[in-house]
Amino acid sequence: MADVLKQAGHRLTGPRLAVLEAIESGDGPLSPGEVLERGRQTYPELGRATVYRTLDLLTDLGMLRPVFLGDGGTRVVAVRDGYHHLLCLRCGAAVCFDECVVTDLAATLSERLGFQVKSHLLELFGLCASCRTDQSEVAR
Amino acid sequence: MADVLKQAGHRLTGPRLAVLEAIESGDGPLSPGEVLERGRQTYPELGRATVYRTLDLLTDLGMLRPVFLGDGGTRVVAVRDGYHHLLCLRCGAAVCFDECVVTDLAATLSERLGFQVKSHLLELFGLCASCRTDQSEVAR
DNA sequence: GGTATAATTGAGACACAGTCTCACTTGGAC
DNA sequence: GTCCAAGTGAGACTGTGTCTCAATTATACC
Repeated sequence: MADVLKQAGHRLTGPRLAVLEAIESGDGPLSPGEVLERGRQTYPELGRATVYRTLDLLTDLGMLRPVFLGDGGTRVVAVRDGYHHLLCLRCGAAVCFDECVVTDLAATLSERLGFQVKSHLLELFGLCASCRTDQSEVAR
Repeated sequence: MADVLKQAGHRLTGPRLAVLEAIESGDGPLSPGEVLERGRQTYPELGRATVYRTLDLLTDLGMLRPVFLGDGGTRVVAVRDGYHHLLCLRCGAAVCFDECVVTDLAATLSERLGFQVKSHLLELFGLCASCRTDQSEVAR
């Protein structure tokens, strides 16, 4: 990830490395606040503005992707295995999947409605395997 | 819409009617702030807290749906023709479409990953027909 | 290794969205 | 008409994200 940053003509700084590390250490979507908190473990002087700036930069470079959980908070995940996610409403876990059923649909709609599709967002919400088990035990 | 509210056991009040009217008068996704502004044209005493409360209520009743434009702001649209939208990144127009390509996908993923899909979000971002025309004239 | 400089930084002020509380009001059942 | 729980607005509050500005620093160049 650091290489991509450098090759795009951006400097490789301590704060940025701390943000990258925070994101890579996370096993699911992280809020900017969480990135700040984790990043400060590596680089204690890390500032809030820098986190937001770096997240924007990484998003522009296509390394991150915003996601929206049910709670309304913006979060961010590393773009790795795929562009789509299953998000667990209970534990917040994100599971990537590769299938993209949207490409054909985009072509159809573009033709029918004259809409030029530039990007899309496909998220599935529900319960992951382990939370399903928990929920059947604990009635809510 | 007012009937649904009543049948669900909620009161039909002036502020709520103003919110309903504001949403129905809108021709696209509205932010809570816009709903407040429009609602006050009908009911000038309308408060911010009431708008949020009513939007939550209508969302719970399945009459509204949150959407996420690129700007990060939360907006809300009436669930009418379909559950999915094409969102114009330029003028903010929302175009509904009915095709749902997600149902089959959800079944596949549920089987493969043990994930119980409860809902999904599918949004396509791009340029609507008229903004495409504008953009080819005005270079950006 | 030293220097110049433009990119990057953190602190802190700020704007704004959304939540919460609480005393007051009101719809609608009776 | 009366009653009361549901609903309300005002305003304080919290948290998120933005902006500015002076200080710092990565890196290209010598």
